[in-house]
Amino acid sequence: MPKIDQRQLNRMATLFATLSDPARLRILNSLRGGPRSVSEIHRTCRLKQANTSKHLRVLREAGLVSPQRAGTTVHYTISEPLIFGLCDLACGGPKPKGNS
Amino acid sequence: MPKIDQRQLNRMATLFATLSDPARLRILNSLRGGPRSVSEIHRTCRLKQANTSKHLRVLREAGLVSPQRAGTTVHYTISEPLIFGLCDLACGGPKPKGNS
DNA sequence: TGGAAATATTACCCTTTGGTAATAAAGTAA
DNA sequence: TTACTTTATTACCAAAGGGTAATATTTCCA
Repeated sequence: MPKIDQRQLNRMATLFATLSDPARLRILNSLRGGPRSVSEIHRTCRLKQANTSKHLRVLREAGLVSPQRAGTTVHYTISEPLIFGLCDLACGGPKPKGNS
Repeated sequence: MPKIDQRQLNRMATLFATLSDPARLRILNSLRGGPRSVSEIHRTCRLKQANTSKHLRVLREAGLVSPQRAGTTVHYTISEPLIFGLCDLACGGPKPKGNS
């Protein structure tokens, strides 16, 4: 049982909070195939443009994705491969309550 | 890139949301050493009793811990070992934004 | 310049969530 | 039963978070 300080716990909680929204998970999943522009994301993920931008900001500030401008468009890339491991693990997670 | 349906995404988001609170992470960490009673948890984690009970309920309904009565006391155990992997992975995660 | 396209931000509403005190419920023993 | 201990629930408040429309910003090109 490793000893964990409060700051580390807060960082972990923030990371999990960033991943706790279905829309953001969809965005991350769509980035698995490589960089995507904001409008590509907003179309394929069926999110409003403003909403997409807000979620991308959350992901960016958490250090999970990074933007790259090309003219007026911005391409986002996953900058923290760790996420794949987390999501793959979580895929095998528990079903919430009262399973057969 | 595995195909993921919406229900799976929601389950993942719920799991991450359950792990997105520092108090709950502290509780889970305190359970790494084995089952603990509610009052043990509430003392070692420095949480109010009612608050402890509420967090334990969230963890329980997410399927991460399970209770076991022994008289008036209730011992909680981690029922989803997967969590250890998730937390250990998250420990190596990114620092939120603007690090040295 | 002006205008168009892509992205970001703001203001607003509404829902959810965490913390707390007070109270209830469950179990045990006298 | 009554008293006591442990845990769960409730009601309340304040803060945070997501969705949206409107607006601002950035960039490029005619």
